[in-house]
Amino acid sequence: MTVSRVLNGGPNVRPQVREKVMAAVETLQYRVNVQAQRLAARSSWTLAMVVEASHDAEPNSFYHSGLEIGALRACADAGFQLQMHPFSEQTEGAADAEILALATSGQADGLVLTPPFSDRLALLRQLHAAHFPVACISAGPEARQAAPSVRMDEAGAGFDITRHLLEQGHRRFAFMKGLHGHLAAEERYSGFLAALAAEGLDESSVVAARGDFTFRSGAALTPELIQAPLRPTALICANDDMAVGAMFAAHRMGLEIPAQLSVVGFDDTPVSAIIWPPLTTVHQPLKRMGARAVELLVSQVRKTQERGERHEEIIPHQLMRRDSTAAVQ
Amino acid sequence: MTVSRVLNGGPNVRPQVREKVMAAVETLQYRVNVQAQRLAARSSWTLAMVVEASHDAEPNSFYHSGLEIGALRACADAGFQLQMHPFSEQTEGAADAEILALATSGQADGLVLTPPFSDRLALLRQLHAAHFPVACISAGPEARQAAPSVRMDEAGAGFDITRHLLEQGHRRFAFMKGLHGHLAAEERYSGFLAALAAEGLDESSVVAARGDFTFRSGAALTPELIQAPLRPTALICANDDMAVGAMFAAHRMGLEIPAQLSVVGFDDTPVSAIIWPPLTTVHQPLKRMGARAVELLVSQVRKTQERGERHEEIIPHQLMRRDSTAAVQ
DNA sequence: TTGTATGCGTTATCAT
DNA sequence: ATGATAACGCATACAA
Repeated sequence: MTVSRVLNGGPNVRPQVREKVMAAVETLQYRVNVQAQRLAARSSWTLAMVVEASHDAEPNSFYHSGLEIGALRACADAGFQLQMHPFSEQTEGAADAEILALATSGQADGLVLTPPFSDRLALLRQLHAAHFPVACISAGPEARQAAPSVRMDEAGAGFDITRHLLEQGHRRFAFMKGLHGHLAAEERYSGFLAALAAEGLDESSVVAARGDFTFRSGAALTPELIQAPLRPTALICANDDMAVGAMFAAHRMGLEIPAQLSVVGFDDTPVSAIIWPPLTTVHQPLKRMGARAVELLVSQVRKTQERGERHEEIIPHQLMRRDSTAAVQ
Repeated sequence: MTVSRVLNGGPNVRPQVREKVMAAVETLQYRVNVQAQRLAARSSWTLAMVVEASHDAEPNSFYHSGLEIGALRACADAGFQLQMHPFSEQTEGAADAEILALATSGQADGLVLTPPFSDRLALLRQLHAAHFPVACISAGPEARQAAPSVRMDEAGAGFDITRHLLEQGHRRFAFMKGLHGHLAAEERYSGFLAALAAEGLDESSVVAARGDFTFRSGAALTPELIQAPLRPTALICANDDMAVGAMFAAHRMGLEIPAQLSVVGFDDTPVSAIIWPPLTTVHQPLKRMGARAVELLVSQVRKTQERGERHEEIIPHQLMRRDSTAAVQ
């Protein structure tokens, strides 16, 4: 018991005894057993981050590892461990049961949910009913009512980048959306429409298509968007990967960027600064989002009583003006 | 006890009783407590992957998440958990003590070491002395003697890509090395020299410089390499990021790639296929490397007696011929 | 200030 | 085939 007190910095230990204990610890190379600590404390000091392992092969390595790095740092600061849990979603909602099982298994004290799982209302309700701490990343409007969440202002980001294009004289737009069910990405489109509306424009100035966030889909959808009767002068893609695909396809079609077509994306992935021309985009602060989600979770875990209070946190985004956009000719 | 037998699929349980137990489990929503299992079993069923968190900011998200994804999959298959443990290395060897502490803490049953930690001989010795299971990723020649390891044939990769350039008529080379201490990357240079030697060439046909694996350093070093008295016609970079930086700098200098300069890299990162022109490089099978490392570890953990047997596994690499290389004019 | 008894939830071992 | 006992290693509650 005294050893426990010494090692945990407990009160009421004579300095003399403390020394002796520390000496013995050193001599015997004694190390506390984490498993026993956890059993006794009824706490695992572990958080789990739930991510989507996309059907085909690659998870979104940049997106997920940005969140993970931020989360890892925050966990280290708080004395927690982090486990990544990829779930692939074959049939709608099939992963929900597995995620719930993860929560009830006692392996983790809290869950960071990332898209698209951060929008599973049924799952959020079950976790809430189980009194299990949750923090959502980039959740949509409804899920934000149901659980603490961290996100950037997606609609604001859509608004800002559209303003940038409007200021350069663009009036006819193509918009490449992402997958259904990623509500955060959908809000980028709402912000886009809001900026248009503020300028007296509506969806009749827009030709839209839906991709799946991949380079491949960006390249595939670009010809039909660009050649639409509307003749858009600016193409807005719901993420950078699709924007890079779009630029690739545009090059292949012999289009000059930005002279003949302005292209923008969202996220500020590493490629966006490296390709030619460098892509105008919105920086998404992934590391801070991951870190804040963990901090929210840690505070929930620590003071069990205050669980369930709705906390909605918005991390500032930043417009990255680069060279893939120019004034309309 | 009977419940335990039922839930673990133990023998000697009457079907009737099994049914009753399962029914009760369902009714009571009973879940086994993982912490108690771990304490009793003296095993955490958890592996840790040790990665470098680079001094400045970004860890190498593509490299590490490739390994992580592979490792996660293998862990899931084996019923293990994975924890990522980033260590930043301010002073040489300072992280070693922390890594050793991680091993002796009982948090994990085994360690996957990634560069540069997979080359820390002193650390490997200590872990071996502690009888702690380890698997190294891309370890150098010495470390491979000290612990089970997984890697691609770095020297072979360097050889192959150099052959590709030699076949296109190149005879004067620039080589951009990576950081000291990353021995695997250093072997790429050895393979390069071996291919040269096979053609009767030596280091007098080479101008070399040392970068730090980043896009930035690739761009910074390129002018001095290209303008060297040797007038190289081909530039070999120890990884793709530097190669992309080199192409960026070459473009800025008005050089046509591949007409005036062939550029190659290593790794086959996502950018390499996306930039213009697509980069010739060597595909590094990160996911399989991560997965195999975990499998090695799991087999060590399971049969404790056979620990320490030297196992050296080489995963096949693949030359990706793309458009950044051409026959010398 | 220090130490003792007890419980955390499981499983190995040994009885029945 | 089933159950009782003990032990895993720590920390809480309480006694001294």
